[in-house]
Amino acid sequence: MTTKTILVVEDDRDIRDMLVFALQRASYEVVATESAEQAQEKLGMLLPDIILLDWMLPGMEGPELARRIRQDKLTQAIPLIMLTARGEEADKLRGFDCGADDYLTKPFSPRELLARIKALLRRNSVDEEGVLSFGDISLDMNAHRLRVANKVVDAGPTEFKLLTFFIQHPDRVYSREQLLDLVWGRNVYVEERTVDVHILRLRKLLAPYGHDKKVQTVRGAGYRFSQN
Amino acid sequence: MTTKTILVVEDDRDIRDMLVFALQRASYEVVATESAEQAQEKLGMLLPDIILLDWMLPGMEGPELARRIRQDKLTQAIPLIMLTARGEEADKLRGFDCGADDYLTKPFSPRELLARIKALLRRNSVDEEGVLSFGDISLDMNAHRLRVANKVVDAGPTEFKLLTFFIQHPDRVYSREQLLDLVWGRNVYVEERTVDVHILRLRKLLAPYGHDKKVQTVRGAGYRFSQN
DNA sequence: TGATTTCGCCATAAAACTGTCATAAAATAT
DNA sequence: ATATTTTATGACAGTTTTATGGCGAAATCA
Repeated sequence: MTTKTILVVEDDRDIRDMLVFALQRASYEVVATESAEQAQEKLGMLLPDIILLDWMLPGMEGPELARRIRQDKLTQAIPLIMLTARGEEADKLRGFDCGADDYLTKPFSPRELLARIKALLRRNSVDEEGVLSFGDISLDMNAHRLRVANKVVDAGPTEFKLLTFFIQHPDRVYSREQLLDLVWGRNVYVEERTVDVHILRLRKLLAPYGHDKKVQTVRGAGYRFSQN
Repeated sequence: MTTKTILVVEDDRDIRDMLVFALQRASYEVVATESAEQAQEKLGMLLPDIILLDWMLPGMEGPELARRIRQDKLTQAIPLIMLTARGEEADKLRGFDCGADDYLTKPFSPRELLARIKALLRRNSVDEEGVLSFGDISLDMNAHRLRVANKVVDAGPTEFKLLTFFIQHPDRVYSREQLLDLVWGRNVYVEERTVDVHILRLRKLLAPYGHDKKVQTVRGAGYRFSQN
């Protein structure tokens, strides 16, 4: 495997240096920038595997840059971790809102940062041919078709999206609220319990192949998709 | 299978070299040219299996050359990938407009390029005699006649074009909007629902042979043509 | 020009999905 | 062991999305 590149966007010099140091020691290739503009410039030249983005930046703010990154076809799929000083739920939601994949509240330990990065890097994504797979489950995003063990499985739109999301974000619990935001889309008023129903439907689709056990319930927290 | 030949038309030497290198390593036969004129010359001598064409060229621009390639009976059917510097939707549309089959935005990885090429080569295309076939369905582009299981089937112009498109682009969902753009032609104002009607008509044509099931509805997304 | 086709669109029927509930189960707490 | 909280499920009724038959208009053919 080639070494992964991480783009850091952080205006505070101390924090930036700390990040660069920690990441390089973990043998990542690091590209550090101190403003959104500088970051965009770099993005025109290379496509990092992960982007670490400070919430508050001089000039263009982090969320705004995040949005732009998500709009550009090329950078759309790059995992993005937002760094923020405050740990308010509201901000956290807005963070996910503008496309962040994860969220770290300062101060954080390098240890935690590296863990999150690792998690995002092992995240599954669609390959060049538009296929997303997880074991013998494969989602053809172009044909918009789900196959399990090479057999076509009919999935409704919601189950398709839900499974797509889960496969792209395995090994992590998502609350019903988060799932509604991330899969259904924000500003959609749907009862939280509805998630349960779609989870059930998804499990039913996967059950014939024994994969229903991959959709796991985490009591009191939400659901998680994971091997096992 | 004989080795495939790829015609590259790119004026930037670095990129051209990169392309040639990547393609040759993937064991394609490569013919590199650096201008539209040179490319036309080559096309007079050989018929490549794929053409990679830079959007911006000195002298005649890429789109113009593409148009000419499409006008020439001999080269009409050759899959063409347009290479462009920036990924603006507007350009993309114009690209398809002038006959490009696919579209790659620089910078792109050789990996991605190869994936696209593979996809295009896999695609069904019209043979030397102007016949496009898929199983026992065959479309004679010259006589403009559809045959299924060796029987002539009367298809209206639109159904003929629609089926042609589908056979050339199988296993992929196209929205009604895309179908209107790609089959009816851009700048044609037609109600989206009209697509449904022609899909129905096409299915009726194929039904006697059981092929109507190949024209599949993907709820919420559009239609797909596929074996199965 | 008259006869035929083919088209695009509309109204209606038919499907496919969805979101909620009510109730049963399961997991935790007391 | 029993009460309480949380999740799983089956049923259902509302919505949204598609399928279809029919029709006048436009295009094409004779």
